[in-house]
Amino acid sequence: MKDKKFNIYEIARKANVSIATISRAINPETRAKVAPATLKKIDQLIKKYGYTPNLAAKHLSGNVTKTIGVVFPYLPGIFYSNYYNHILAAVSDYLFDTHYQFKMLLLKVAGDTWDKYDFKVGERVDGLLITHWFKFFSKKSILENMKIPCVVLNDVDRKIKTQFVGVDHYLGGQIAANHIYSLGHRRIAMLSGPDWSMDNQQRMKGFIAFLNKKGLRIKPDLIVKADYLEHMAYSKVETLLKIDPKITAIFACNDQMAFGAMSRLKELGIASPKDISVIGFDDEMDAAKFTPPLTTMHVPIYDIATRGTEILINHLQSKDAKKSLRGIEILPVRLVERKSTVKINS
Amino acid sequence: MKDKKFNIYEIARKANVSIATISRAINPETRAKVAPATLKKIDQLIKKYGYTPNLAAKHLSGNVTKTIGVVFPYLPGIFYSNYYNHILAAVSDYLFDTHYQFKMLLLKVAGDTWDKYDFKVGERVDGLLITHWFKFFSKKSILENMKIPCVVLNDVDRKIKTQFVGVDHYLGGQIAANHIYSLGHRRIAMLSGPDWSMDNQQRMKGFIAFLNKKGLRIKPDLIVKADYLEHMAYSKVETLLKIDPKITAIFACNDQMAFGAMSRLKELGIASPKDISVIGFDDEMDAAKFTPPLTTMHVPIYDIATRGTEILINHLQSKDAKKSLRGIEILPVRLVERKSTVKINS
DNA sequence: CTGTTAGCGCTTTCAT
DNA sequence: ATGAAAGCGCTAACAG
Repeated sequence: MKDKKFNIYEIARKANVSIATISRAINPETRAKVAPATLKKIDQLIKKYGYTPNLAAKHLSGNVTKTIGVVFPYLPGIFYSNYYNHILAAVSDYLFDTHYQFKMLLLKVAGDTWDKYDFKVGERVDGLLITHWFKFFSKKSILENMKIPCVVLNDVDRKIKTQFVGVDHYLGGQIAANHIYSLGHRRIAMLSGPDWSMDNQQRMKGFIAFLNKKGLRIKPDLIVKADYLEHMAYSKVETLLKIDPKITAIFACNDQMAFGAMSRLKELGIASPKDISVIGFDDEMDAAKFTPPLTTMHVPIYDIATRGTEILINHLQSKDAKKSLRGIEILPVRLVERKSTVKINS
Repeated sequence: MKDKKFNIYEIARKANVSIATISRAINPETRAKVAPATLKKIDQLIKKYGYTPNLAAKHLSGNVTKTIGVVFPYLPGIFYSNYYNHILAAVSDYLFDTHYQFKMLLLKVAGDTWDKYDFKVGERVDGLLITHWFKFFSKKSILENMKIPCVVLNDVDRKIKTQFVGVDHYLGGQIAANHIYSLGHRRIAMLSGPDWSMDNQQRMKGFIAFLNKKGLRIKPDLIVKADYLEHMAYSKVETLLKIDPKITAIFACNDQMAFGAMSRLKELGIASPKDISVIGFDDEMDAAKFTPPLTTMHVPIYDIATRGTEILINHLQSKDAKKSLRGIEILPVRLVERKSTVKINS
């Protein structure tokens, strides 16, 4: 194996053309400017010698990386969560046919905020797909002043000038409430996620607002926090039951908590949905497999990520590639009725 | 926001030193060569102006990327699999405290092999963590002739000169067989994975070899292929039962197939483990949650990936960083006895 | 359609 | 301990 390295000069020499011509030939955008015959000759040489352009040089020279960053909070177990898997799957599926690559950017969030973060080594990407932005930015203005185009996934904040692709969690909360209310439930408990979670807040508010409109108020005691965690929900169920043994429905702000609650209910000999209906939020992959299959609000996270990627890539390929993006795109949330909710007293 | 860009020249000018000194100051390896006073001055400036070195330039100049690639086959749903999630988690956990980053390299495997693959854009990474190598390489020699250090995870092939970190699947197969045999089972069926899978082959061989040694042969009919797929196993169970309605145990070469088989068994009114014991392989996260909790062979994939990353990074930080790696490291497989296997007639 | 040339920002001898 | 200068491989005007 000769380890001679082939750079653009070598190929140019062998092809008897200048490096500029090689450069044109290897870049889709400029390829048309090269004569077909020349092109053919060059392509053969490239293939023959297995030449691949040096990315670092491309980046340095062209000031683009053809890479987008996907920003995740660095949380233990993040790779095991459905949410992130859907996003990764969507991004990589979308990018597969493009010339772009992606890079996962894991940010620690232990009190840190973006402004203090330097990506450890100064990552270079052309654009960013951001999840959980509220965890990273101390001030909203930071998001608005990013030097590269950003698309924020899932959460939407109309007050911030950037590009959002997400779902109306508030509306989702209302739909869930409507479902539960229509089934005749009046004694309802809620399992809420962590305070820092924007979507949790919205889901809660929507749910409560709907019931309020119906003249129904949930006792504050009956809203307990379980931080989106299955095991926490599991252990909070009894607390709930002690406060009001007669609740007939539980709204869990995510599926994980619904799973935890239902497991505990089962152990306590309380039949679900017969005695207590449970509705979740997210529609995770396990929701349908659960016993009983979980009624939940479907959040099309794969679609959200796909659309977000599409917006970002289209923008990066436009003339304004360096400018920031702005807009809001809302995808629908919908109720997926399965077996964990039933009419009261049925 | 002044968008003036700070490069090494700007900082050098402000600090009244040469760019060489800045360069030394910002690199851990050469930092000691700079006078403390100078260092202090430089650090302040860097902080003040928020300077971060341009990675592309570093890479181009230094011929390193401080990035390792994690090679995965591009299969639909890959991000939803436990296997890959464990690997990603391990790599990112390990790298978090280093100055390295990682990049997922998804290779299409539709008949393609590595030699035809150019990483689409000529990825530049300093080293590779490879999973499923057998899918990528038409000839073993390719693996041996990679120009950058590689570590192959999970599968081990003693004939190939490269670095492996994995598990002895053959041994695992034997242990599984021993367990089933010891429980008194003699009429055993097998659910096998796809032929291209090295670990599947090894697991099968080990299992069969053990039984053979005990003088027990499995009827070839009773070995059916379900390609590591849950739904395929689900649908093959009846075939199995038709061939021999009296089987008392099933060895599934991975947990997914075990899940599928048990689901179908349940539907058919066949109690597991009472009527038929089932043992899986992998010990996926769902294995413990299944009803009944699945007895299976635990493959420490997280540990494998962690160790593989460690080997690679250590090597990249050594003087031989450019040379290829060579060696074999075997981590233990062990039986995790849960509820899906019981003594025959118990 | 093709060639010349000037960077891109940093690392690395080689001097001093 | 620090500086000067030569690249690293490619892109992008600008000429022709």
